[in-house]
Amino acid sequence: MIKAIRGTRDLLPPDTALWNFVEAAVRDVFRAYNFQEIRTPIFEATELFARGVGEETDIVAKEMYTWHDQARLFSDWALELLEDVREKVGGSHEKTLEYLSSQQAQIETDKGKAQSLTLRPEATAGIVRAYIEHKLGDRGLNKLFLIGPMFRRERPQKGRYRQFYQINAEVIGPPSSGSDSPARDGEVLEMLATLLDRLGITDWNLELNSVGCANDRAKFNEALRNALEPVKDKMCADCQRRAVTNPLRVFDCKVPEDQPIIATLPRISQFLDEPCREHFAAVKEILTKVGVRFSENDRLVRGLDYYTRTAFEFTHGALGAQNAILGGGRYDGLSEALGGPPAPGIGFAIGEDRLILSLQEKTPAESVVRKPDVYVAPLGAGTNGEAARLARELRRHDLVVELGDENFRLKKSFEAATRAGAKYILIVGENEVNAGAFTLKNLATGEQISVARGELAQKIKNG
RNA sequence: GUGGGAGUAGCUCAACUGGCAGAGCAUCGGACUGUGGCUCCGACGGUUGCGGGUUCGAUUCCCGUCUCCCACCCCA
Repeated sequence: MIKAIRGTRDLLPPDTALWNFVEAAVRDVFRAYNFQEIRTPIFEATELFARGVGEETDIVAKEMYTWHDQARLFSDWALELLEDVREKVGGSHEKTLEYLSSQQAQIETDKGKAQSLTLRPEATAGIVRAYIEHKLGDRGLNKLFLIGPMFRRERPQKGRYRQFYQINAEVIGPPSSGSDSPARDGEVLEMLATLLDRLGITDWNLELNSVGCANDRAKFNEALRNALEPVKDKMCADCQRRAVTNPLRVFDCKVPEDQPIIATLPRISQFLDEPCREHFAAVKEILTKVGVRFSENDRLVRGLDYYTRTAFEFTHGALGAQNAILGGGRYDGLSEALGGPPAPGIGFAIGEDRLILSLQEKTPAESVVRKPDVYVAPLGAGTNGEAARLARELRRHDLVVELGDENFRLKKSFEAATRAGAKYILIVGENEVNAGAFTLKNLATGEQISVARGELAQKIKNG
């Protein structure tokens, strides 16, 4: 049997109804804040992510699905080559080696022409690429959202898949459009709080930090390395490794014995320059004013290199180790890193799979499925046509209609209607067709009446 | 990538120390030819994840492999 490959999965009814429910709510809320949809390709040039997300991040270093666009060409080459060698190996070896060298050189040349492509591991790089490519800065401030699959080659576990879905939103524009204003940070965070509340997810926690600008971070990293040097030998193996490779990550450590040491380390908050400090203070002031609760966490660090200043995470208890339901922040230098104009921005990514997980306790998928209003049951040879005509009329009145088959015995039609969760069953038998009035039965109350064709839709709608 | 747990019917799970692979639910048919949910009877459903080994005999023991779950790592 051919199965879905590791880390991917099928989303089936009725669960898909919950996904649609979430996405409808998202679109509704985003519209109120004047966000508009953007759809970018699912694969991009590898270089985009290398430069945008950062060569040294885990995502780029070991989690991307990357291939050469002409991989098939190469395998064809290899097969031909083997065949040729098989033929020629009968002659002198020197000639064979010579032949191999010339073919290898040809492959190297072709490989240079093949483009390295990558399935997108996140959305922001592609959106900023589109912003630069289409000069969206000329429109002023852009408020964009994107819903779609992302791909990372990690070991799957609860709430983590190799193909997973993100709901992204970005506010980006030239500095003159106010894209770097703390007002935008405040608006985005308030929108998220509104969205989660709207979905009925109340027990979320917003953790907020400022990671400063590039200069701040360089100074901070330096100070951190110096502070870790004398104490790192007393820390856990992971921290000893982090102290060298990525000192910021030491703050992620959960080992209890290390906490007293971590508590003494310098914090990014002490290294923010004046503009960054003011920006952060302004964001917090707005949140307080609009009544969005948050907790400051100067240990919050993000895994992508492009983040500057505001960084945040919404967590939820019911998700196990993957407790981050969404994360985001400001990325003021990203456009320039990709060769574009200055275009400060702030955005976030919601892990839709995890959002659904945390929703499922309170909102089962069945509760958002729209059940049929009526099951139309043809009865006896030659009634399928009349039943189809009635179903067509009722569907035009925006009713959800399930249609049976004339070969079903009436008992079977009733069972099918009950299983489908229909509210009514409409019997279309010889008696009804002759009379021009149809038997309509409420499956919950058992009430059964005869209704003329013209009044059916109204009767069903009014319950 | 590392460590631990688990894979038996569509679903939830049994099967003693190695001895004919089962039940409930679901599905289909009948009791009941135009009235569902309840009941009763019957049927369908399996290469026990896959591949090898030990054995007279393997769901059971051993090895390999795949997938899922949990944790690490990291992140959404």
